[in-house]
Amino acid sequence: MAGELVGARLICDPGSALEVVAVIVEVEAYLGTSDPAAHAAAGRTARNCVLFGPPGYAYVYFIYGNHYCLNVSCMPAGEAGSVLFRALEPVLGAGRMARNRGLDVPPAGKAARLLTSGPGRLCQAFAITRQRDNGKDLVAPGSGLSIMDDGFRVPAIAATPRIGITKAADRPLRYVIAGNRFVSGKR
DNA sequence: TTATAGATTGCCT
DNA sequence: GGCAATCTATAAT
Repeated sequence: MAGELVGARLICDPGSALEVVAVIVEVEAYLGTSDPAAHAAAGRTARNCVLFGPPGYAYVYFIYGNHYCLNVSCMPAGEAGSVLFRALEPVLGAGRMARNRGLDVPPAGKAARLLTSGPGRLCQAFAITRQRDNGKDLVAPGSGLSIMDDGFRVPAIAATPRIGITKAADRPLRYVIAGNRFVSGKR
């Protein structure tokens, strides 16, 4: 299920000087055409066609005129289930993430979460854009952007209602590492 | 063709 | 706590 991605790592440009690594600490599941909150609910369009393809591919979309969000398709071709990445915890390359977000140095202490806490922020930290990353294979190494599950089992994953949506907002499809300070939202 | 809502963030008071 | 920024898809003229 979607919660298995929590605790895995998101890696950009491995092996290069630009390498950036972060642990996935918060995701949300979108169930496809049967989920009124999902982009796929209205059927296949030019924007969301990646969702209907094979699993493991990046679906990047632009929202509110300002922000990108990163999903990964997770259902067989023809079905549109996906997982939205909502927050990461930096492991390597925090300085580069900060620069991608227009900062000279990574924020420290309490403000550290500003780097990757939130779907728009994490995309900016990884310099993810629709043009560059939409449709990328996140499972195959060498694509420049990939998910690596190192097998680490997170001790406590909590399921909560999804955030920022107006339809079907009561379903507990958001998975977070309990107590992790990079999880988005208050506190 | 024009209008409006949206899986957000950051800067304003 | 409120609102502007301004891309994409869909609904309404």
